[in-house]
Amino acid sequence: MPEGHTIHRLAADLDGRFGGRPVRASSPQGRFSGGAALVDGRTLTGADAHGKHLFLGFEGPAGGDWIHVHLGLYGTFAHGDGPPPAPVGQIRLRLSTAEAPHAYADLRGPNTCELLTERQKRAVSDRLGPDPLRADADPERAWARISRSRTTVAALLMDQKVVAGVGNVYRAEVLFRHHIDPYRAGRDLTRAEWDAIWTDLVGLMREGVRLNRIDTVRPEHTPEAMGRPPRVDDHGGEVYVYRRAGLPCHVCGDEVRTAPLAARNLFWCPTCQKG
DNA sequence: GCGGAATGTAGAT
DNA sequence: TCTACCTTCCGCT
Repeated sequence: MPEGHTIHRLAADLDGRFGGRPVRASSPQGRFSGGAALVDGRTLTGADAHGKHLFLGFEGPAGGDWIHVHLGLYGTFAHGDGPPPAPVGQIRLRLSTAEAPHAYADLRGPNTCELLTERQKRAVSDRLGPDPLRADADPERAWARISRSRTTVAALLMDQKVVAGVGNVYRAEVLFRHHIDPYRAGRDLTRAEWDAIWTDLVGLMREGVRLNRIDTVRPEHTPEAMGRPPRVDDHGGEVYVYRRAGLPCHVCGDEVRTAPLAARNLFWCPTCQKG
């Protein structure tokens, strides 16, 4: 379930399990055998996340080497304590501890799993916009792009060069929370609107890391507060519009709409998100 | 068993 | 704007 919050959470979890320890690496499925062999037995120095990109650092000269992982649409990185179970399915990369206490992590279905140098890692980061989950993020860079763009704000929010880490759920939900029509051009956003969106993304995504799921519904609109039955979507959190096409809006009761935008299904409430 | 969908992106056209 | 790709799961036959 990979938007930026998943990756940052993963970086923290993997750092906790493997950071500072020698690690065994293999590719049971075989498609990353070469890369796994190169880091096998080396110490994992730390995990870093930028947007939806995960970097696992391994001890070595000149900044060491990095495994660069992008989960794509359906990649997963499952981890747990104890010795690794017998491999099931397509495991691109398996990490496990070399000694007790034992832990393991299995990567399946990633868009990207490759070995990079320090310089190459920086090149990946340099292509990304500010990440609301990073302390070094500069929202001014995003505003510079958005405020000059005729592209819709819904497409801009999905563009990782503009903002890194926002995906289809956060885009739909943050626009709903700010009553913004997703089809408005970036340059028609006001500075105040952008500042509010950014601040909200920082809060929502931090909460996403903490809870490991996306919750966006304000206290006054929760099922209890609104007297409606509790509902939790497959993605695990409570949301206003994401994947709720045809259902009544939690706030106004109008029907939530969907349409393809920027290669993904957009969801919005036509009444709450006008002009 | 098959088809489609899924929190994504790169590369071709 | 499109297509390909990575993998799993769910609903339909």
